Parts: sequence; C-alpha cells; structure tokens
Amino acid sequence: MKKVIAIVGPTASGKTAASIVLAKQLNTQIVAMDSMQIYRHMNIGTAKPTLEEMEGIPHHMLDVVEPKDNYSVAQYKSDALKCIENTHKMNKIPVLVGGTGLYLKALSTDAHLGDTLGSAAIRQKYEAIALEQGNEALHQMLRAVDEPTANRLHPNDVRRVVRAMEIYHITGQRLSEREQSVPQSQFNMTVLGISMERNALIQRIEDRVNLMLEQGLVQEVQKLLDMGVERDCQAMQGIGYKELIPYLMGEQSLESAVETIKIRTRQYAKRQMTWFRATPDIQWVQLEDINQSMLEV
RNA sequence: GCCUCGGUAGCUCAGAUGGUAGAGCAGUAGACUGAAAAUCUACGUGUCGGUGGUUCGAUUCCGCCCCGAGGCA
Repeated sequence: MKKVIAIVGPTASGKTAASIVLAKQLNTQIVAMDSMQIYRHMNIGTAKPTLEEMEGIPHHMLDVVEPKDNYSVAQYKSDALKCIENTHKMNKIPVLVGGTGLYLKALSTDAHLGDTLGSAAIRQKYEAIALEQGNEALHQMLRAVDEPTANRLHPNDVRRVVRAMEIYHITGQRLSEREQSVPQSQFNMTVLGISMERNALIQRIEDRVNLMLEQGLVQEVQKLLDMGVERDCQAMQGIGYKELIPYLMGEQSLESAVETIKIRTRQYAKRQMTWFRATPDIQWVQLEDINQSMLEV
C-alpha cells in the first residue's frame, strides 16, 4: 500500500507550518484538506500559506475554484486523489494537511461518498416538504424507506434527512446499507494530530484573528463583495467573512464583528476536536514535539 | 442634598397581584457518508445588591444602607 502522511488538528494549532517542515524533510509535496482554502481570492481569512511560507514546497488543492462556485466533498475527493496519485508517481510520500475532518474521512475510508450526484430539483422537493409539512413529516418519510438512518438522524437535522431521501430517490439505495460496506483505506496512512491545551489554543486564535485584521481581512471581504460574490454563497459562510459583512453594510461595529469572529473560531475549533477525537488511529502530539514525531514517521 | 429609574445565571434581559425563578447569547459534551469554517442535538442552583421588619412563608411588600444611570437644586 502506498504511504500517506496527514497532519490534522483544530484551527490555529500550527498545522501549516508543521506540514512545511515535514514536507521539506521528506522532499515531497503537500495536499491541503481545507474546505475554504479551496477558494481563490480568499487568502487572509482562510490562513492560506503564502508563497513565501511555502518555501518552495508544491501545494495542491489550494485555489481550485472561484468563490461563487459550489464545491463538495465528492469533488474534493476526486481532485485530491489525483494529486496524491501524482505525488506517488514521483516516488514521494504526500503530506495531507488541514482541519476539514470530512475531507480526511473521504480520502481515507469512504468508497461510496461521491457516488451519487446531487440534484437540486430533488433536494428542493424534500426541503419544501420539511418547510410545508414540518421536519417530523419528512423524517417519517425517511423512516418509511430507511429506518436505521432515520433512527440515527434527528428530525431537525433537515439537511441530512434531505440528503438521505435524495440518495434513496435517485439510486433506490438506503444510506444505511452503503454505510455497512465501508472499505479500509487504500493507503497506508499515518495521521498526526496536533493537540494543544485549551487556553493556549484560545490565545493562538485571539492572536491569529488580530493578525488577519492587520493583514487586511476587511479589505479582502470588501473585494469579494465588489467581485459580486453573494453573501449567501458557500464561500461566504467561512468564518471571518460572513461576520464582517454586517460591518461593511453598516449594520454592526467592527469591534463587535471581530469579537464574533473570535467566538465563532473557538466554537469551530471545538467542533473540530469533537470530530478528530472520534476519528480512529490518530497519533496525538504536542505542537512542541511535532518535529520529533515527524522524524519517526 | 432631594427625586426618579435600575441592581436577577459569565453577558443582555424577562418574571412572579408573596409559596425560593427563566429566555437568548456565551460555555460544556456529542453527532456528522456530495453544503462540513456548514448543519444538527443535549445540558440552566443563581446568597434574585446588603441588612432589618411585616408574614406560616419575602427574591417579590415596607424601612435603612451600598452601587450604577438620569433629573432637580
């Protein structure tokens, strides 16, 4: 099996810098696993590494689509797999780095994820049912066709209930059945998780958000708006972007918008930790010890 | 100095014509199979500013005191 190394962890934990050190050591390339760094023109707010920071290490899966475009895990999986394959062809071990847990999961275990195309029309149909007849009604529909999945999902988790119905509608397959046949990873994957004491992480988030503002995050968001990026599109849901729009619209003070960014970033880091804690086979290391750990992989 | 309005959960506030109180936000834990920086779930004891009094019983009524905002001298 081909070898792959991944570095994960909550936002602001130092993944990017660590990955570049590792990639230099191994003389290899980096594949980003970040759902927002995917977008072009979104650099400061996504903490995308600059050319200078990359130190000559080739980076993939950065700047792959325009902010107004939609992107999905499935597309990510297909695109990133190609990057991994190309790196392997060069006889190098790719280094995956990023905080989007679902992307890691897509690359490591899930064969089905991505098989079934989404359909806006079908999706809207089920969303309308939830809206008009209630979340419970839609949940009941799912229960009728796929009870295990209905039991697993909360009726209010409309987004997932809709998707489960969508899959059933298009393929006639139950989500619960596909889940049973999750294959092992096609790679020999080593996953390093950066762990950090809570207060230290909070401080790093504080510093990072302040730095983003100094670097011109407000101007970056303004530029996106000037480009015609709608405030309700996917890219604008990124933390630091959606919170600054009310300020730019004159609806909120800069100070309180920035406070919201910090809070939302902390909450995001917490959710990431919940996800990664539940992910099997992660080798947790302190940021200070990561260079040592990387020598051992 | 006098008058008025406030002082209730970390924050913003609601409330009981007297039977020891509850929302939003924050926080904590969790979920997550084509939106994932998204989405969803669960969790609320705090001397109801302090102190006396009335009362079977006061955070709620009365007195005094402290703190904050405003008004009048």
